[in-house]
Formats: sequence, structure tokens, C-alpha cells
Amino acid sequence: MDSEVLTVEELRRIAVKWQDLWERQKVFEVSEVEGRPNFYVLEMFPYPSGNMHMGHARNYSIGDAFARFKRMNGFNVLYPMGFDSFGLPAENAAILNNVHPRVWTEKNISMFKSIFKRIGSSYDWRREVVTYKPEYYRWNQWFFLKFLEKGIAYRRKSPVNWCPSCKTVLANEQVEQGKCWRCKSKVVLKDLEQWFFKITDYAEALLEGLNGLEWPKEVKVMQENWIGKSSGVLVDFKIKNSDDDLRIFTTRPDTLFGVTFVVIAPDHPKLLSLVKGTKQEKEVKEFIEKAMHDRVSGVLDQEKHGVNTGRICVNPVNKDEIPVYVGNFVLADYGTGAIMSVPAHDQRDFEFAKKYGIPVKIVINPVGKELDAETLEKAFVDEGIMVNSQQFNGLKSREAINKVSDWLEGLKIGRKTIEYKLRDWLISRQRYWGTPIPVIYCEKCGVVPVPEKDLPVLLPEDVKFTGSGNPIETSESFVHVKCPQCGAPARRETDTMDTFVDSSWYFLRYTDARNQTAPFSKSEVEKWLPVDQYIGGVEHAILHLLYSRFFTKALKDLGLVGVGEPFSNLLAQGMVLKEGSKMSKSVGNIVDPTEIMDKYGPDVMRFYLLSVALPETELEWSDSGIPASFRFISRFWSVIEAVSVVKPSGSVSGRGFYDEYLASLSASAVEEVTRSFNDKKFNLAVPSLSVLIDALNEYVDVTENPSEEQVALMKSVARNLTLLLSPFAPHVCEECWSKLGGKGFVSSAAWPVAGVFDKKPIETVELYKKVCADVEKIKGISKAKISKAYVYVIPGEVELLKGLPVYLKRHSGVESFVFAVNDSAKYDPKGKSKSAKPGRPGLYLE
RNA sequence: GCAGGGGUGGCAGAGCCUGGUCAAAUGCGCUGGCUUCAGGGGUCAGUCUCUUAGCGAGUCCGAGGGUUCAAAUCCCUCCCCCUGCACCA
Repeated sequence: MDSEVLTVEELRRIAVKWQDLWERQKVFEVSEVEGRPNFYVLEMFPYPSGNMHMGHARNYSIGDAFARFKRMNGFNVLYPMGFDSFGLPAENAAILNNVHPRVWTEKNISMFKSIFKRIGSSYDWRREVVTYKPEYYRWNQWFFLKFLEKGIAYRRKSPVNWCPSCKTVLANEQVEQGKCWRCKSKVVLKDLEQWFFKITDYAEALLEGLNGLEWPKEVKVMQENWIGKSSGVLVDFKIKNSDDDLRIFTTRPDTLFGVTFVVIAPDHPKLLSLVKGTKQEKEVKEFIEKAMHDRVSGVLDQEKHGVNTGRICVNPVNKDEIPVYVGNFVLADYGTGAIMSVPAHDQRDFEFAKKYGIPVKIVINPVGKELDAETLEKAFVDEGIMVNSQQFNGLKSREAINKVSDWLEGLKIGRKTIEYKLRDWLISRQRYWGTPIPVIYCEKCGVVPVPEKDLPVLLPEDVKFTGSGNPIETSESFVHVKCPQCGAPARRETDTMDTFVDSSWYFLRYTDARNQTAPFSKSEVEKWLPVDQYIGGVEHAILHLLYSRFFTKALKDLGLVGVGEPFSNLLAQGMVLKEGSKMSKSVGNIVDPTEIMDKYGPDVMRFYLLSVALPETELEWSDSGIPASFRFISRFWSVIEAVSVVKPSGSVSGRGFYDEYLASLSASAVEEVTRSFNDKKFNLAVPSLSVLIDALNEYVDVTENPSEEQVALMKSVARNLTLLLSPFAPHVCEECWSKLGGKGFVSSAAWPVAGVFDKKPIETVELYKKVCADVEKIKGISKAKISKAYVYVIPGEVELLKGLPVYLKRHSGVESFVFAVNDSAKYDPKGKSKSAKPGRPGLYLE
């Protein structure tokens, strides 16, 4: 069978041939066949900048294989693609090369599209969505107006994160460790009037919604932490010699009796009036200045500093008079901006108290122990027994949390509340290449929304890209407009939207991508949403995935969609690494997918990317893996070649052992591969395919003068093989499919069903007896001594076991086979049958 | 610090949820045989240790304990690695 050897040239030729045929015959246009279930497979759409890298290629290989699998399994599959094409890189390229961002973007898009075709992606391009086009972004504007009406969009002045290098503001989610998510420069604070989306209104819904999602745990946990819900109480501390209160938030009301000081944030609104006219005023002001300066300049100061304000407040529960400090570690925008400090039971408070000589008061003791405030070395933060807490003494601290809260509420000195870390989504960007925010500022009328009929507000063309400031502001025609309400001269908003707005609903647009009168029709969305399988990198765990969930919920509240969650199932694919680190230009370890395809064609690369690791784990690129994948494909090819030319020449009828063996391997390969696709563990499909290729190969070799029945068997196994491999390597499989006389395209053929070959079950008891007898006969030992038995028999004897769930493998050539069987259900030495389950092979005796 | 995920044979990477077909899939690498094979192809075998012609025995899945007739798989403790959030009261 060494006749036709597959060459890489042949492989490339085949790929082009079938790509053209698919396109011409519109094989992948979404068909909506009555009675078939709908299935939506989606990869995160790319931002087309520069080259397509291996991570992209992996992403699309995974999605495409899965979409093909679903299609072959009789689903109507929606599998679209588009381009996230607004954003800073285009604008920067424009500044650098003096071309319009659109030109740069279009060039990249067409390059990406040609690579998608080369990969063999089965997208339906009729539904392409491109975010920089007015027919798309006008709906961003439309949604904005709806949000404005509903109060979901609003404008306020606030200190915002400013990236000095991108010259724009960033949302909280886009600041990573004090640095810009895109360019990694240090973020500073700036006070600006900005537009926000009220994502905080959805904090609870976003948290609850996570429960129903089939998402990787780590992503859910990340979102959960980001939303950061905690429940506690608000308590007012009276300020001595004043009518005012200081309100604090705590999650540990059980420690309320142990408060020895209060700390407020440097930017707390009450701070200045508290110290006004006191002798501490100067010191406090200096402290505020330094603390705010540190914060603005991004100093991440681990050291806790503070200053005593000289003011005293009163603990409402025990009338203790305690000092008020200002501290650099207290945040003004979380809780109330002021905290009660319990040094005995909070490590941060403990450190602060030690530093400034503030007393420590113990109110919780560990069970069976008594703490001493004088000698305490660190805060005791665990659960314990309450002391020094009046009527709560003796209670377990955890139980006391609720009891104290209730008591505080009863006395009206406290109120239960829930706090979130989530902040509103800042969407204003001082950049050109984005969706213009559709509002106009009029001196008389204030903020005036652009009337719906005037949408879209198009990006101006008469702008200069100088590299400083927002280019839109250079467009006179854009900025100077008439107020839509009073007609007076007015100024148009020059901020554009965060591009994450674009990607927050594109998956809805795919369902109805050419709609001219609405972003989508509700009924089309109903048909497909939620996305049944979403695939993308974990780096979007918070940003894109949280915004999209918020958007979907907001649109639901507006009555525009019926679903509350956009993505029911998420696969977070792992990175592609080389030599242990991410491929990057600076490290110089890039492997370009197009180069691989230039040499080996798409099938080898796809097969490699899918077979070498689980989709969600990191993939360590290995150069020797590509030739290995080529060898696999080529082994497959030659066996198909061989089968396709075999003619019946013998007349023996009935099936022998080899026939059954092959048939059973084929059936179990179908089972394995199907399972691996359903579990999205594509790499686990490979071993069984490999075994089947070898077995078929040998079968063809060994079978001299095959009967008609045997030839039929070979062909049927070969067809199964081709079907099973086709999501990995669709082009070669099309070619093989036609060689084998398959009808139509393998891409639209039906997935094989396991169990097409009859299995004749034999009673396990009978088998058990047989095996024991064999063991005794062959090994000459008593069955009582066997703890685990592998039985070696000659092929003829295996007849007896055929069709059973036995494990059968070739061992040392053709003569013997090893199989292990078990009857563990019968094994139950101590009457505990929990682990003894039927169907588990292996023979276990004492 | 808090939270999540991991540590498997020379390497990559399954298996762990649901304990027994596990000396542990598959691929790479390595060794040897075969193939009219001129070094990159195909194919077969071997590749923890000892040993056999073949059977076999021992040890083994980060370390140490435990549960069990039986543990890579379950439980506990410890060590190490990765990722995310970072002063959220």
C-alpha cells in the first residue's frame, strides 16, 4: 500500500479545489430547515490589526470544527463572522502613515478574510458584521438614545482614569494594575465630564445570571469578584461638638463594640469641614494633598498612613469616644468613604493602630482561649466567642453578625445594606475612530439628544490626524451645529464611544445582519439566541463578557430582546505558546499561520492545533508536531486510496474474527469521536482515529481475495473514518469522500451513528465462567488466587466474547489478543457495593 | 493578602468528577528491525527497574499521611507553579 503517497503539493491543491467548490455551491449558507433544531456557534470576532496570529488560527479551528460537527449532526447552524473594527490601532496607524483609519482597516479586513478562506472556515458571509460601518454604528447611537431616555446613560463629572499615552479616558475594567489595558502606560486620575452607562443597576442581575451559565469556573469567579458584592450595615457615629454624623459601612457588625477609632478617606466630602478652623487643619490638608497626589500619580503605596483630625466621635452602641483619623487606605467611592476600625479583629486596622499608638480592644475570643490586648501580635480575624459586647457576650461571632444588625436596625442606629465594587461603565473616549456620541450641547437647552431621524451621526471626513488631541475637534462642520430644539448655534459632542460598546451586541446583529430599519428583529434574535457555543480567550473574562451581559439585560428591559443572557456556553481557549512564552514580535518567537499553510495547506495546521492539546489549555507550539500531523493525514490518505481501489474477488461469506474486530473498532471510534466533540475535547478523538486507520490498513493488507461483504465493510469503515475526520481536515476529507463514492459534500453529510454493527450480548455469568475456565486452563492456577486477570486466547476463542463490552487489544502480533473482562457487580466482599459497579471490565477475585 | 487553576513517564499531553480494562491513551524524541530505503518517506517492535524465548516480579503519577479488598483517581496536611483581583472595610 505504498503506491500513492500524499504530497504537500497535492494537499494544497485539494484545499483550493474544495474551497472554491464550497463557495460556488454555497455549502455553508445557513439553512433553516423546518424541524431541525437551531444552533449558534460563535467565535469572538477579531480586531483586524496586522497579521493573523496562531492564537486566532486556533480559535477559528476550534469553532469551525465544532460548527461542522453540529451541522453534520442535523442542526441548523448559525456560524457567522465579522470585524471589530473601530479602535485605537487604526487611528495610530493613520497618524503614523498619514492614511485614513478606514483605509488601514479595510486593508486588514480583506487580508483577514482571505486567510479565513484559506483556513477552510465555514462561515456564512452573508451575515458579516463590520462595526466601523455607519449601518452598524448608527444602532450604537440609537441604543445610546434609548439608554438616555431610560436613564441608563448619563453624564457626570468625576475623577476618571486617564491614559496619557492613548490620550483618552478608560473604564475601570480597562485599568490593569494601575496601567492601561492596551498600551500599559501608567493611568492617572483626571476630573472630567463624561458619559457613563449605569451598569451598577444590573449588579445583582449580573451576579445572579452567572448561576445558569455553562462557563468555565474561573471566568465566573472573576466576574463575581469584579462585581464584588458584600452585605453589611451602615452605622452613624455622632460627631462630638457637632450636629453632624459620620456614616460608616461595615461587614463585621459583630466587632462594633471593639471599635477604637474611625478613619475617613482623604477625599471624603465632609473632611474639610470637619477640620476647618482647628489646629489640625494644616496638617490634614497637607496629608490630603500628598495622599491624592500619590493616588493620581499611580503610586501604589502599601504602607498605611494617617493623621488624627482631632475630632472625636461616639460609638452609638457603647458611647465610647473615639478619634477620627484620615487615612490613605480608605477609598471615598466604596461604602461610605469612612470606616470603623477594630484593630483587634482586622489586620489593616491592627497595623494602623500599632503605628499610631491607638488602643486595641478585644471583643471576640477564640474558642477556649482568651486574648490579651497588650500582647496581641496580629489581629484575630476568625470566628470566635463574643466578649465585652453587652448582651451579645457568649454568642458565636458569625451568628452575632445578623443579631447585631437586627438590633441596630431596631434601635434605628444602623441599616442593613449591600455594597458592590462594580462601578458604572465610562464610555466616553476622546478619539476619532469610534461611534460619535449623538448629543448636542446648547447654551440654552443644555444637553440635547440628536433626534432619531438624524441618525446616524456620521464621522467627519475633514479631520487632521496630528497625534495630539481628539482629531474630531479639528472638524468645523462636525462641531458647529444648530441646536435641534431651539435652533441656536450649538456644539456637538466630540467624544466617541468605547469600542466595547460595538462588541456588546454584535452577536445579536448576526441574526439579522442586513436589517435597514432596526438593529435586528426580535423574532430573529429569538430564533438563535442565546449563543449556544461561544469561543474566545480568557483575556475577555471581564471586559467584553461582562459588558455584553449587561447590554443584553438592558436591551431586554427595553423590550428589544427576550433573552437575558447572551452566551449560554463559553469555551475559553488557551493561548498558543512557543518556548514557554506567548508568541510576540519582541521575543521573536512568532509562527505565522499563513507560512504553515503555504507549506502544508490548512488541514495539517487545523489538525495539529486541535489534536495537540485540550482547547482550554495552553498549547505549546512544537515544530516537529506539524510534520507529525502531516504524517497522520497522509496515513489516512493512503488507506483511503487503498480501499477505494479494492475490488471483490473472493466468495467467502459470513464474518470472521477480523471482520468483527474491524467493525467493532469502527463503532468505538464513532463513539469516541462523537463524545470528544460533545465534550469539546477534540484532541481525545485522535487516538481512536489513529487506531482505526492502522486497523483498516492492516485489514486491507491481510485480506486476500476479499468477498463482497468484506469490501463493503472496508468501504463503510473508510467512509466512517472520513466523516469523523472531516471537522478536523475538511479539504482532504472532501477529496476522500468523493474517492469513496460518497454523495455530495462530506461537509453536509450525516454524522455516523455508533452501533451500526450488531453486537451480540452474552450473559456476563457465562463469560465469567468461560474466563475462569480459560484462566485455569491456560495458566494452570486456581481462580481463587487471581486478583486481576488478563486472558490470552487465540482468535478463534474470542468469538465467544464478541460484542461484549470487553477491552480488546492486539498484543504481540496477530496470534494473541488480550482482553480483560470483569464482573465486578458480583464482587462485593463486605456487602458494600458502592464501588462495585457493573460494566467495569477487569476480573477481580480474592 | 484574597480568590481560581495546576503539579502524571525524556518532552508535550490524556486519565482524576463516576476508585478496579493503568506501567498509565496519543503524539514527539530516542533505539533497533523491515522496506530495491542513496539521511528527511513508509512500516514493525522496544523505550520505569529487574528478569524471561514468551510468561513474570518490583517500584511508580509533587511530598507525607489516611480511607478501601483495591488509589494517579476519594479525604487530610505540606511543598511548589501559574492566572486573576489588588488597601473594597
